[in-house]
Amino acid sequence: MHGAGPRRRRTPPRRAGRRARTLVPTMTSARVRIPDGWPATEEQARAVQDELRGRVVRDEPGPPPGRGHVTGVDVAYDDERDLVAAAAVVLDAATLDVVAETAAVGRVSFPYVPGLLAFREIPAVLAALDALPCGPGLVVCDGYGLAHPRRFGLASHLGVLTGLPTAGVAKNPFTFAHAEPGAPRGSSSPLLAGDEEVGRALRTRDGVKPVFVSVGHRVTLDTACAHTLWLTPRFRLPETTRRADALCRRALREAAASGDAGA
DNA sequence: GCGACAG
DNA sequence: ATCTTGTCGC
Repeated sequence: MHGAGPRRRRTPPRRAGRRARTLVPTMTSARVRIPDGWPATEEQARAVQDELRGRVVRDEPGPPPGRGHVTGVDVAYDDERDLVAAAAVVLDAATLDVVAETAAVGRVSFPYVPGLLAFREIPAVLAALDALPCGPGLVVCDGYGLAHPRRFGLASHLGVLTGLPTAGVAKNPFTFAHAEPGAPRGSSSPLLAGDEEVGRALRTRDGVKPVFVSVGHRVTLDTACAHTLWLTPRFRLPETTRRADALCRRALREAAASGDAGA
């Protein structure tokens, strides 16, 4: 479950007339472990994608936005020192307050290759998710799911490996085509691979560059977009992504500063 | 063959 | 992703 890192959990004193609430979210840390049989070559990696693609579930609507938990995951790198840090931040979907967060540090397991991002990010993300003290609910990834050359991006892959509902929210359109969505927040246009809709360009702030949403596992595109809008009351990127990004960067800095190779 | 290409 | 200072704006 959790690794050798520090573990802290605090609960504030219960006060009469006020609902008990965790004021200081749980913070755990973990070590990245590269799964047995993790592909070593691009050819092997593509074969894994082709094999796992059929296990994606796309006929479930997914959890409704605004209730339960929503979790953001993200990864940061220091290729010079062969360091990787992943973060998982669980939010209360109703308030967007942080409920729990974990960081995992380790060694880089795969180079960045367009179309094979999952093999670089997933070992670290799995370690972070495993260390969470609570259920993550929908997991929002920084990248794509269905919108992928072989229709099996990071979010799809993570969903299949964990069984959790997942969605991808990317900052760039990758190789896909899209029309410019209308200017108001909430406007969207299809993200197209030929004539196939693989995702949606979704405007989360008036007049600001859209984000690119695609389905991962056990959610529909409509549900994924509804969550994305719910998670962007103020900024272009979902709060889940923003929180996870900040945490994995901090974890990476601290690991580099302490010379912690994480393995 | 060449360029583009989530993070 | 990451390299990087100041700067404009809420």
